[in-house]
Amino acid sequence: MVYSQTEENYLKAIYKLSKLQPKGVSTKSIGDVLDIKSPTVSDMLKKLSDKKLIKYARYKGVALTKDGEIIALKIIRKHRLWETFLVEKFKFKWDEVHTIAEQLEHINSPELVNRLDEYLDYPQFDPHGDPIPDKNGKIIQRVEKTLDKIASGAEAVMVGVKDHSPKFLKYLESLRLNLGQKISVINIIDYDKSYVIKTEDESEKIISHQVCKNIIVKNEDE
Amino acid sequence: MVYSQTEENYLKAIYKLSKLQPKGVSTKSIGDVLDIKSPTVSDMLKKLSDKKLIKYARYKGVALTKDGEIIALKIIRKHRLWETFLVEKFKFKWDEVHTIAEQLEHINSPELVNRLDEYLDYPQFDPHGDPIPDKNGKIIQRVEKTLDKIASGAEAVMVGVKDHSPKFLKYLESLRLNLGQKISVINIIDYDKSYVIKTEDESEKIISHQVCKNIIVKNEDE
DNA sequence: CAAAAAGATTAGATAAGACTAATCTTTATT
DNA sequence: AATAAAGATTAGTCTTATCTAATCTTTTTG
Repeated sequence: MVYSQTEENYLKAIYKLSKLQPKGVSTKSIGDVLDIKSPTVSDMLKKLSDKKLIKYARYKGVALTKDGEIIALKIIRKHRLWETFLVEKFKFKWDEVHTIAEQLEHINSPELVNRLDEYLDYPQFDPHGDPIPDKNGKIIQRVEKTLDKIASGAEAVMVGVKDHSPKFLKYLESLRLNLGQKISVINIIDYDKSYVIKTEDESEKIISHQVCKNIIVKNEDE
Repeated sequence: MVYSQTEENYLKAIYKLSKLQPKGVSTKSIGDVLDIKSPTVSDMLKKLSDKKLIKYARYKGVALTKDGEIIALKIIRKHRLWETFLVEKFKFKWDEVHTIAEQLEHINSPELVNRLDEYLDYPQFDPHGDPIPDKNGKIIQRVEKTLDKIASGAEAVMVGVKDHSPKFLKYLESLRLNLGQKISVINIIDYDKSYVIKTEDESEKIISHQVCKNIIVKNEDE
């Protein structure tokens, strides 16, 4: 079965929101992320429900069915593979690839996805550190620990970002904060929870609590 | 300005048809190639005319304006670059790339096209031998001489195909007739204008007049 | 050159996906 | 718990791109 780009975008949005709203995704939140008014969302939910892609009851939150999730994961797989491609092969910066991948993710050709995956040597993470679902829709589920959970004196490795906006990504770039970077927390400023950190190049930086909350880290040994 | 995929497809179709119908492209022929009924085409022609992309007068044929031609050439450029990419980098066969490129040609990102062009080292021809418009919309105009115009005893080099159908391309593949191949015309059968040809591997083959008309050739020295 | 055929257009309808305004449900607040 | 606020849905409208049926123009043909 082939679905419209619009339908695919709804399924992707519901998939992502369901991780934040496990009890059921609200109509409003879908409208917010897709920038669509809620009556339009209501209509579409009925349509997706008729197609058995979501479980939907009026005034209750929605959730993907197995079929819906399979489609959502295919779109996310394509998005992340294309982002990886654009950065690795075409030398785009990590803040430039999202909008292009938003288009490329809707290209419908299973064989193209296979070749893309092969060409990139089956990557597991995209340029923002997000896990790429495999051919069977299997996706690595990470506990998303963020830098603001790391205590003063401790160390962690940056493995992802929660905010994908070009503004945030460019700011990290300017701080030379990249994925894989080891970060030592030197001090946490009591007044506003700003972090004084040291990176591998030995330079000290101060970043706001807001920034810390958008940097995903893991312990060095994991 | 951004145009819908539908509008882009009409402009591309009109561009190609205008090479065959230089006095003006008919509504019917547009409908035929896009598989759309003529009333729909009529409506769209009015719309494209309002946007100054075509010159249109009721019951007369249409032609692209300069603006319309620029857009058509951009789409054709993207289509042919993507086809080249798919064959050269992803190892698709030449009969497999058309439908995928029909989707990829609508991806809207000028920078992506530049990087693609660069990644392929600025190719001038696609896998079917069709010329690729450059960044400025400049396209090599070939005199399309076909094999059926070559006399018995003469030689020519295969540089393109007129029929892009998978069926035809697969047939050529099975005959090991590829672009760049030198073809010697051994004999032309009087009865039905079939061609007895010899290729570089010294094998003799018989191909129908119909096939000859769809093989574009040039003289060896050109 | 008149009639028939082919082609083009107009008129009216439909589906997808969006909107606003109004109403109904659920949740939050005093 | 009653009421206000937030959220969801329904009803009705719009645009884009498509269709069929009917009509109008142009071209071809006997």
